[in-house]
Amino acid sequence: MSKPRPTYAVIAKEAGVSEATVSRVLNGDERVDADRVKKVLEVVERLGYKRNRAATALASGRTNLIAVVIDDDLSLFTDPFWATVTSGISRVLMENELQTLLMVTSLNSVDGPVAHYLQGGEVDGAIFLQLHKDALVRRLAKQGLPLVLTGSPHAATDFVFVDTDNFGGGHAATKHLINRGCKKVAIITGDIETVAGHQRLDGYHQAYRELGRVPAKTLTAQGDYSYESGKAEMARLLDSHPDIDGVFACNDLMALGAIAAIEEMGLTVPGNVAVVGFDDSLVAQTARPGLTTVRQDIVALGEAAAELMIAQLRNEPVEPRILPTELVIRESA
Amino acid sequence: MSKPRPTYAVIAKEAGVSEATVSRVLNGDERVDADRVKKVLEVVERLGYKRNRAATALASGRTNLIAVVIDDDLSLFTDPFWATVTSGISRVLMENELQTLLMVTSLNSVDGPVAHYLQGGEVDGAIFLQLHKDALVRRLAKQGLPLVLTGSPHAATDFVFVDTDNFGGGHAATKHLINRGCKKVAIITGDIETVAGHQRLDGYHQAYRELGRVPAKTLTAQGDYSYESGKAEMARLLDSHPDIDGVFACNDLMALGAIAAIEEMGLTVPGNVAVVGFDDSLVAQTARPGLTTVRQDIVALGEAAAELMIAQLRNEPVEPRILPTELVIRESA
DNA sequence: TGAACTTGTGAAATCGGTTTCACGCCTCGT
DNA sequence: ACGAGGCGTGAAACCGATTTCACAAGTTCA
Repeated sequence: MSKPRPTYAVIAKEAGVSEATVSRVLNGDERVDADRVKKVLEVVERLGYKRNRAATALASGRTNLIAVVIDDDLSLFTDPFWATVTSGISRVLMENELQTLLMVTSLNSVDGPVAHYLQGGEVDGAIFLQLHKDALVRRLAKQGLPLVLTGSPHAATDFVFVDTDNFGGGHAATKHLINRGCKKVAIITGDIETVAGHQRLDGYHQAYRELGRVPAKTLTAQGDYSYESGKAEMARLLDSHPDIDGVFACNDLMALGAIAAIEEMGLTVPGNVAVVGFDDSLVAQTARPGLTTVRQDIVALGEAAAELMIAQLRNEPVEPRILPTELVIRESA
Repeated sequence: MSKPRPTYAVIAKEAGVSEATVSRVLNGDERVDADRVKKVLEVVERLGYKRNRAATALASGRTNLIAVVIDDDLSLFTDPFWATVTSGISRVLMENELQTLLMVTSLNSVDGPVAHYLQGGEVDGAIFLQLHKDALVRRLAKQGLPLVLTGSPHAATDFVFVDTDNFGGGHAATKHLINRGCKKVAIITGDIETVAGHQRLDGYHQAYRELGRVPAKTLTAQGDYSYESGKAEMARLLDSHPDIDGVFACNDLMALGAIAAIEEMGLTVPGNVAVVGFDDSLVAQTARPGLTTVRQDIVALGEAAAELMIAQLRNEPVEPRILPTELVIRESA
């Protein structure tokens, strides 16, 4: 039923030129006679010709495929955050004639199938939605595979990455609490092993420092980004410091947990304790009271990642990109 | 730095056989001498050989790529639901040596770039995360491209699809409300243009019917799956029927909106009005009061979709798959 | 025992592009 | 006016697999 797709042979014959010329035209080679270019394009248009990806990849060595890799160990992809990032990536890549190869997988080994796959030249580049497994990333970088990481790398490296301004966000959140009159502001951190987690904590410290104060160590509780941990840590904080009047939870989920704990103790938000979250995720928008939180532009994060990838493919100079955050003020603080 | 990957030529020479034989071994052709098989495999192992995907695709016509297509018009991919489905798909495909090509795009035209792409034989199959654009799907099906749809198709067609048991879920939700003593159960539907939306409504009707009753038409409010619509519709319902004591909202977001409306009127949940949602999404789990809701196994949905795709590629017979739901009882009903 | 099949194998064609190379033609400098 | 250099072009090699086809060797059956 479906007629076979035309090939260069057909185009060439139809346009009265050689296949080499067709290739040149389609690849934007400058030095082809204008008339021939026109003729070829006309035929291409008329026949609805589309390049065969496999053949192109085989001959040129470029696949037009960009891998988007996410570590499945923590079932991270289920987190709307990464899905949103991915949608941003995908859109930009597609606009640039690149395809998004999604790899949701456990990266537990430098020699796993994914590692092999990426090393095998099956993709033109890879965007990592996380920075686990430094070893793998480093190895791929050494092999010259264009890489973009989302999230700041641990050490100072020359990896290309995009990230939200976690420090600035943490700072803004804390500053806001202080400005609205909070005297004793606690923080519930996420995983401070991650750079993002640590940067938010640093922002919190910085805000205090600007006041010429240093927050008590005991005002820092460590959660794990889950609702439950937010609730538990908040309860513990209030136990030891009943006079806490503000808390910065390093993500929205923990903020909601904190609010639950506060209210269960018979206190009100923001009356007794003001709460600020981070992310401005869906839950923040639907929670009651409305959650004041630090918004990061997640789609933009993905778009930036894709743009950095494209720049690398074009051999343009690239620099890491830090995206600004925005404080969204609702009822909780 | 990186040594070039070995090719058949190398393997063949090293193993003392022809390239054809190498191909046969690697493709599991039965009729090759056992010793030669062993020898080839040994060399392959030793050299860490990996097939070149582009070359394979070009020669065989199979790309090992499965497109996962999602309509971006409604920025659906941002909805954690689809991301979760996708992760299920990706994992299963990967286990079967297939790659996931993610296409987040607007499907507004049967002749758009995506359409061309899919028609061009660049992928071995496509999984649609939605059922917009029947025309495109139908066209692709006619061309013989293996297809799997998530969500039931509008009309009775012979498309292969996977879906949650929306009818059963709606029925269970309503039944639960009735069983706990609710006399007047309302429903806030989502988009009833979609099959899923309609099926949930049908389940609601069925539960009533089993009681020998028919719900008043005015007990059916139509929302659009948003928090706001849930809130607005609930307010309207209570306005006209102050004696409503139960409501089935067709997704969690609307359920939360409904709860907000109920509480704003000075009523309590579930004291005055019991509320059941649908999805068991993250917001349901973190909401207060805990939301009773119909859980669908979203990852399983994706896995089923991938399995159906794989079955088709193997020319095995396939039938649509309807996944069961489970009522998760929390505080709201 | 000989004709008629199997079976395992390698040489070579093929998939659909890209890229090198050599050639003819034209322009330019002297 | 003549050689050098540049430019546009097509023939052909090439990318790395798969697959067809022909052939030799081994089986089966009459």
